[in-house]
Amino acid sequence: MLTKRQELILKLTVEEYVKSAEPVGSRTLSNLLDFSSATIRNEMAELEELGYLEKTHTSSGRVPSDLGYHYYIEKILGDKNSYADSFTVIDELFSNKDIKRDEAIKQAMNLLSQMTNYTTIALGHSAYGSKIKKIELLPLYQNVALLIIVTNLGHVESKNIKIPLNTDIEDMKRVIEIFNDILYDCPISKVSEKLHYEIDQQKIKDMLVYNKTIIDAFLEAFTKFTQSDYYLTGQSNMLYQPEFNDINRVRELLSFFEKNDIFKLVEDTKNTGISITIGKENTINAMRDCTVISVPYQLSGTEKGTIAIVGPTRMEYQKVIPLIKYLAAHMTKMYKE
Amino acid sequence: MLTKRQELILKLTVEEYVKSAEPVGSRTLSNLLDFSSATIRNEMAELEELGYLEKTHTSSGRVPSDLGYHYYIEKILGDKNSYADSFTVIDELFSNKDIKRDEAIKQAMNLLSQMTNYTTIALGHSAYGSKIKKIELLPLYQNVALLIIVTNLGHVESKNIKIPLNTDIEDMKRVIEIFNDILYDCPISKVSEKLHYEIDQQKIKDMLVYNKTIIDAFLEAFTKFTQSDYYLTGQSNMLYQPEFNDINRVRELLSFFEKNDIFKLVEDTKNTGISITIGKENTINAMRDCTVISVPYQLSGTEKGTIAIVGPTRMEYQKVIPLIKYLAAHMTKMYKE
DNA sequence: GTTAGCAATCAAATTGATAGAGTGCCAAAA
DNA sequence: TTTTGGCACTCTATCAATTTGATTGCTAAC
Repeated sequence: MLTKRQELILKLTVEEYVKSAEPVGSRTLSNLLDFSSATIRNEMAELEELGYLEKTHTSSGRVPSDLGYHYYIEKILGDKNSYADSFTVIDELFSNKDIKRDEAIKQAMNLLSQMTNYTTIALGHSAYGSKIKKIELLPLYQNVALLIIVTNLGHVESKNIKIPLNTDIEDMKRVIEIFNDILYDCPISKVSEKLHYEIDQQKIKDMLVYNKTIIDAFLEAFTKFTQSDYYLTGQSNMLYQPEFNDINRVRELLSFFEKNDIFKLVEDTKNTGISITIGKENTINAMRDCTVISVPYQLSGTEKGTIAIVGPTRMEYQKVIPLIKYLAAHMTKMYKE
Repeated sequence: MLTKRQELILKLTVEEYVKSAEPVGSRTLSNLLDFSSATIRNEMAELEELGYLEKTHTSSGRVPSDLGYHYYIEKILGDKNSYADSFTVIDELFSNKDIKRDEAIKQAMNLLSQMTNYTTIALGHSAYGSKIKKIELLPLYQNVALLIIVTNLGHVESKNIKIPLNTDIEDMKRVIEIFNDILYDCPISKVSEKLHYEIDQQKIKDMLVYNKTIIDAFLEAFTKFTQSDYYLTGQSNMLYQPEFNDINRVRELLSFFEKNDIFKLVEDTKNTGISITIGKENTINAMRDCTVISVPYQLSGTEKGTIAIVGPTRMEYQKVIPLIKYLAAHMTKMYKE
């Protein structure tokens, strides 16, 4: 257990380091506190032994360790984390109901990225929780038709289908009719199951015999709905942090962002609450000096999405945590309405 | 006019520099040619006076100037530029007709980026040249409906519409019917014009009186079709070029990519053939050490798109130029079929 | 026209000296 | 028992001086 004074010193060390990006020495803190630098040195030595602080070399000031940041966030900030001023910019954004949900999420992420100067990620099965509203087949040219699927939340997916020669377009339309009958109001997550069940019934089985193409196209268009989707913004913000003065760090990090491995950052946190992964706790090596904060939000009755923010470990936690929580809460609220 | 030997020296200077990224000295070239370094020094001095070569400082080797690159590309590579081996990977990509045009373009750009290790851009009004195929209105919940517009090439755009209280949904559907009548087969580029003309006619005017919302939503969904769209890939490739060892260059360049100013790079070249902008010819400062090669392709009967590749001025022109031309040609061909 | 040779130039790497920020620890003060 | 002043020590960062090496331009000889 840390003494009050140790907590205070840890707190100030974190906050000074966040501000200056330079290791914090005993002298600096003694200017902020009514103790001599020697006293503070003793305390810092203790904090180092306990694993909350680190030195970059034998005669440098101290820097918070990953553990130190955790202590700072959980024990020192503690309840303040959930205290959220109303962020009027965010309120305004969500009060405009005219925009589609996907669009609103993108805008929210842009905002978050601007307000914090870090990189933000939104991920979620964008249409996973919605239900089939309508399926339609529209002939385009001689042997190509467009399959359109609409969900109750206004998602639209489409896919070009090549029509085999000698196919009667009316036959295909009949298949679509049947699909509509069967799948209307069916949750995206259940489509595959339902379809396989119905295929065993006679009515649809007959159709399938001479109309396999459409089933395939249908299932393929479907994968798009279930595909996890993500939105990443503010990548270049990170470049301006002094920890990325090293070109190789930048290369590593940006190459990581460009690969589609973003999911690895957050996927295991989907069902818990806010999750804060600091420094080397990230399994991705390029992220060893970064903190990832992710918060789930309700995307539909059954499914959650996640928003996350990526910054240097030396992050303004005090500002970021309430902000991202507030945002996630509003996104959940949006679903409920 | 350059002598044969001068051309040869310029050619080798460019090619060595492209390979090594280091200024090329007379000694290096004398190993490749049967002349002493002194002779080559004399020739290089001459080439420098003519503006084709530059020194980075008084006792450095030489580096091609922007003009030097142009001479290399236009006079020395010359016809070789248009000679294109068949690139089987590209052929394969385009032989799969099952994928949508937009998707094919994205894949082609990814491929180009991988093959060259530079950054690629595709831009074009993605639906500009197509025609209206169908307009549909689908009620989603109490006071929200989804407007769907489909074009003959399979583009789909949708927009949520908030329905004013006391609006009869049947009325709205009737408006959509009229829209379908009027706009069927109308090119996207003509929609606005046609709509304004028809609004003067009595039939539609009556409708509009009590149904302004839908017109607005309609026009807004339309802007999406006409909005220029772009696809950028391989940004991080550039980082591995030695000219971007300087972190500030990287910041400048990536911030530029993240802004939506990509159009500025290529917009004035839309109607000419291949365009190669080298170094300081680029009006964007962040691009002063980059070359942008852009090639138009036929997107529809009336409209052209552009694909472009961005790399360091020290670019493998010999490889890139035939490749991008081949690709643009195939994309045009795809439209014709 | 070509080349060998040489002085001059400049960047880049190496070295050495110095200042400065910080620590650890001990003995004295509170 | 806790706090503090003081001092030796450690390590980095910086700057100037020096060296090294690549390359040029020029000139005289081939």
